[in-house]
Amino acid sequence: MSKVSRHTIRPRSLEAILDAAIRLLNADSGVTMTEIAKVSGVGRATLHRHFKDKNDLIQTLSARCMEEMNAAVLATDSADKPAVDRLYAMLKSAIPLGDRYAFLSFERIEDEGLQSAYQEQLNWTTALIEQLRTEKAIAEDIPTSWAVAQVDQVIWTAWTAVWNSELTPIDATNLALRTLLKGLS
Amino acid sequence: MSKVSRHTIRPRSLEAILDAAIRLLNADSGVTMTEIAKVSGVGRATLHRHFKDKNDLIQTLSARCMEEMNAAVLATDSADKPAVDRLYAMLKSAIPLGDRYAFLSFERIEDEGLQSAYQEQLNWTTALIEQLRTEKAIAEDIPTSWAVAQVDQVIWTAWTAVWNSELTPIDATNLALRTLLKGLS
DNA sequence: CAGATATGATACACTAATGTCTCATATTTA
DNA sequence: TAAATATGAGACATTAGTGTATCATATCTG
Repeated sequence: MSKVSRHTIRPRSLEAILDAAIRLLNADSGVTMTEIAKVSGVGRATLHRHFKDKNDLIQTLSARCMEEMNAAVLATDSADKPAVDRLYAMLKSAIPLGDRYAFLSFERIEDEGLQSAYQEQLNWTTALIEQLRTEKAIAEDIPTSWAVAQVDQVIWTAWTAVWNSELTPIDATNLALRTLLKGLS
Repeated sequence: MSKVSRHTIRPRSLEAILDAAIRLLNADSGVTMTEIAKVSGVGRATLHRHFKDKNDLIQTLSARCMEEMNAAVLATDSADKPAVDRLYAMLKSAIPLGDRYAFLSFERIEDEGLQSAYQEQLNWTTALIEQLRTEKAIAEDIPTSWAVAQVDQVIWTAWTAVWNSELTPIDATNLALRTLLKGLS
């Protein structure tokens, strides 16, 4: 959130805005500031007081979601566990958050800080893949970039299945783990 | 394309427009009609003469892409082949078309005709999954919807890898097949 | 070549959304 | 409670994009 105003935003306003924005953006990436203000129950002026423009709002939102995701994943992670356990724990944390970060897939990330936050997530996954590799859980001739992409995609697939009420979160998570491990073995 | 004008669009104009539109839409779903006209080298008036609005353009485009995809897949398909061969042939046809239909993932399909065209594709894939199942190529306890979703997603992943120059189209296709068959077995 | 017609350029009206400002009111904070 | 301050409502100017109409020019078609 850039400094557009000398005012300090009130926590409830901020939460209301980000909450509405995340829901609306997931439904339609072209949603307007006016619509976000209306749905969040906050004055349109307040929105413009604290966010330079929609891009600024999206950046704030993206940063929050990435932090949230990182926190959720790291909370259940420990480097000394077997890689398969770490992968499972990660899936269990990440899949339920799908509805909060789905919109990120559709947004172009320009901000430098966000770029590096995303890179960090990528590095984490890459390291996990390497650990899986040393533990012989994935085949030698599978490129790491392919494995990383599969992990990202399967999270999305699992979340979508949950969202469509085709699977429970638990079933989706188990299928995701199984599909990944077998698929990459 | 809806009838907005008594004029008949010239083939080169149409191709230029659809070509530009497909590229621009893949880069940014919020692209404007003005921008599409500029890039396609066609007068803005011509665009509005033949397409009621952006939605109309997108529908025309979507229909074309789906037909193109269907044609490409069906051209190499024959029902009497083993399911694994059919899957491989499909991947080989579909993955290179990624850059032409990527934008579809971001567009909301409202049109009835398009809905049913998409449903048809889904049905085709579902039937293929069922054939894979009877041939014991995929495990009994894998839900069909999960398998179908995996097929869709792996095409996307493969295309992305090609687009990022991480893999050749052939390598991506082989990895896609292998990841699918192992992952769902 | 000659008639028919699609096109590009331009002008115009219209709309939706943005961003700024002011001021009375509500909320926080000390 | 009283001062400080964030907010909502509304007015306003500005902009970007849309959609239509006109007309001279370019391009097809017979």
